[in-house]
Amino acid sequence: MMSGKLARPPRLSDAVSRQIESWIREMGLAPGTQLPTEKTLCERFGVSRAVVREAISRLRADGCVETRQGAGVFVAQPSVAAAFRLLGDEARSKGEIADIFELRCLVEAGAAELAARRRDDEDLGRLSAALEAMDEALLGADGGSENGAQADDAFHVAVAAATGNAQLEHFLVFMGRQFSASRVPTWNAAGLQAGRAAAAQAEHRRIFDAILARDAKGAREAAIAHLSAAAERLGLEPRRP
Amino acid sequence: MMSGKLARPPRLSDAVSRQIESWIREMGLAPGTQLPTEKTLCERFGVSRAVVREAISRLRADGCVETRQGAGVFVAQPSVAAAFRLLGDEARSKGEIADIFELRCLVEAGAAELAARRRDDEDLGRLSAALEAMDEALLGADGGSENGAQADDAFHVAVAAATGNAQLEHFLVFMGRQFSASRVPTWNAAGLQAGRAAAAQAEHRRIFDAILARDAKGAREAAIAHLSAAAERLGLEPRRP
DNA sequence: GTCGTCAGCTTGTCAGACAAGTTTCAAGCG
DNA sequence: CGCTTGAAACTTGTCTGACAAGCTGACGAC
Repeated sequence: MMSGKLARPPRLSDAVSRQIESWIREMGLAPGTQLPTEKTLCERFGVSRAVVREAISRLRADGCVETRQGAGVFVAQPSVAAAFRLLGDEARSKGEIADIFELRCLVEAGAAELAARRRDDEDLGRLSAALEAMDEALLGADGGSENGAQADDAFHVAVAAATGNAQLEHFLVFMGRQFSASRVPTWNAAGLQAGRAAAAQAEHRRIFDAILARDAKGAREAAIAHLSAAAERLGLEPRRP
Repeated sequence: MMSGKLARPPRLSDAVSRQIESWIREMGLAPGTQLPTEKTLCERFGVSRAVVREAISRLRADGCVETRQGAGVFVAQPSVAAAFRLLGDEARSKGEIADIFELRCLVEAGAAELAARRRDDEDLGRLSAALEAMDEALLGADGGSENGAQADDAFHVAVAAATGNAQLEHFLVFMGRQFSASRVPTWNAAGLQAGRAAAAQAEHRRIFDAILARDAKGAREAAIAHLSAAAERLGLEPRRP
């Protein structure tokens, strides 16, 4: 069968795309940031434009960047469509988004369960830090919209990290980002006043308590409850899992 | 802000890559099949080689095809690395594969649970058909390696389909394909003789019975048991979820 | 029959050019 | 002054032609 990998010739475009991707990742470039022009990249890497274009093409396929003719290359803001582009090709309907949310819910419930089993003190520190940040946003009344949403994000990431499974963490961070915009109406002024933020925080604390107590089943149920409520806040039909 | 999508100029390379992808998908081209040469594709689509190359570059990024300099473009056989390339960049270690497997296990357990809740008669038909096919492969003694592995795949797909969640199904089909090679040693002659196939089949039947009885919890547990056993057959450390 | 060689084909890369779209900025107008 | 308008510069999208690097298969020497 001879399936051993026998040193194929390296492709320049692969090296270039990896380099650019690590730029974006390591420098933490925000979505919308413009990257250097193709011409600049050609000079910087010492390759032809064809190679740079092929590298960018790959990044575009990955959903890392998007190009606008006449404007330039920009860091893409992850979208649900981009996330699942490789699993289908067309635009997303509302029902499909609900399906994607259910998938995410399923993974997050499992993650909470694993986190309860495997968390260590460092994980607890990150979790409680995120909780405190959300508490501050709750008390801070009006201005804390962004902080609250960010802390919300950080909490979910901390849960994923506590599983000790880097791939699971990657996947959840990735999926979570798709829904980051959906967290804003919970943490803006209107959400704070309407009690949506407080409700979300109560759900978070239930998850935290269960993870703290190493209560795997409780963590799962709390996560499901939280995400079901979140789905309702999003206006998605709550398909009970 | 004007975030409405305002009819961006279509890209030729996108159209070409979609067309080629649908060829592969609809015609069911087997991994290793050679695609037409770039020159041929240029003539067939009436575009320049740059466009065709960009389209192929995208397909390569998706893991649909692979190119070999001097030889041609070939339909790729899915690999674990390709599956998660979008979540990281380097080659996969054994530990990372274990993490990916755990993630898959988690989703599959949830899928079994949902399938038990939502399955209809048509779903049951597909499930039992796959089960019967595996039974045949078990009895057929030696020659049925491929058939058994295929039926195994079909069973998992049928479980995913029974959830009624197309996205979940897509995701599981996608993940399942990555591990398709891992099913062969269970269903080849050695696996049949060693009883690995029979063991897997027993695990499958447990899942089926639970789904038939609409026993969500039982289905979850059966799925976890099956995938834990599968992980062990793969030689991965069994991190009990 | 076996082995080496070589011509032909395919992909990888390069270079230059034009088309199409965007951004910028200054001139012109109310 | 504020606003529109239009040209110019810039950027990506596409085309063309060419050569390098690597593979394949056939042909001839042995």
